[in-house]
Amino acid sequence: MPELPEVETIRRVLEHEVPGVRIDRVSGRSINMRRPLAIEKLAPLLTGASFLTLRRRAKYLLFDFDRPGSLLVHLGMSGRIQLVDEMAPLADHTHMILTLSDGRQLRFVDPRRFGLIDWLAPGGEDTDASLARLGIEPLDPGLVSILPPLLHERRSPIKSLLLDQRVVAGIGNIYAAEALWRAGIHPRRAANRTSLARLGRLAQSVQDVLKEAVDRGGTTLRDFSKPDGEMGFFAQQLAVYGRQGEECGRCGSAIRSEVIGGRTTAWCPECQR
DNA sequence: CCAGTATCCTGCAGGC
DNA sequence: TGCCTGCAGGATACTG
Repeated sequence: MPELPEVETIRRVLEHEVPGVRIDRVSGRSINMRRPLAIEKLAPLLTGASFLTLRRRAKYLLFDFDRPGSLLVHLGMSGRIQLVDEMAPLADHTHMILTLSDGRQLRFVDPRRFGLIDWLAPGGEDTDASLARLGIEPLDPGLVSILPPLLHERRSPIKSLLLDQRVVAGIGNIYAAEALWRAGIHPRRAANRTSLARLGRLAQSVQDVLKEAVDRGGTTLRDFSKPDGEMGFFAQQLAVYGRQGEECGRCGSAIRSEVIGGRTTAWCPECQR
């Protein structure tokens, strides 16, 4: 269940593990995901390729090789990547397996199939339908100056805009709630009825909470030796997400929760206005 | 263009 | 035990 920090953690682990490793075999079964997964199309593109670098854009991973083009991966709600010995037992809903030259396999598992595995031709970062319309990267150093004026001309609940990938690309339901708590802004507040100063504090909170989570993922990364090779999950310190009914850590009020823009949203009625 | 809802899919927790 | 409902960390097509 990956948000940006989890995806970034996976990127860092894989960037440490796979460069120079060659793909000997591609297996799996073509299946409907967010886009149709076409193993027979991917196999000739990937077989024999060696990993070079790993990039992240929003919650997308891009694998680069010693040949033109990139592998584009999105984990959706339930996607996982495993880097395991080729003899390791196969998880349910393993859709694609890359057998590597070092005896391991890179496996893509996604029960709900909201994720995406596709090939990007050279230059595809700019033309791919999903990537091309992504908004600003939330960890971009310019976020605090760029985001407030963008939000300020919109009427939607501020929470919905944080989740809109065309505005800012990579914030998910957890960190949207956490950033709003830190900034003291009610998730249902209309963005255009929020001062630019407060929107600036919100942008700063977005960066703070994401950076802290990435750092925590980096900490987990040190003892990355779990036998099943699962990646991207680490204990999280959350103030409001999933804590409805519990006491706010700042003021002691009961955390509330309602559906906003189709997503369950938790907030402190005292601290957030 | 904008805002809000419906939808893809499986797994799991909780109520009865 | 099983059956049912609702909900899940995402993204986007569609409607008004």
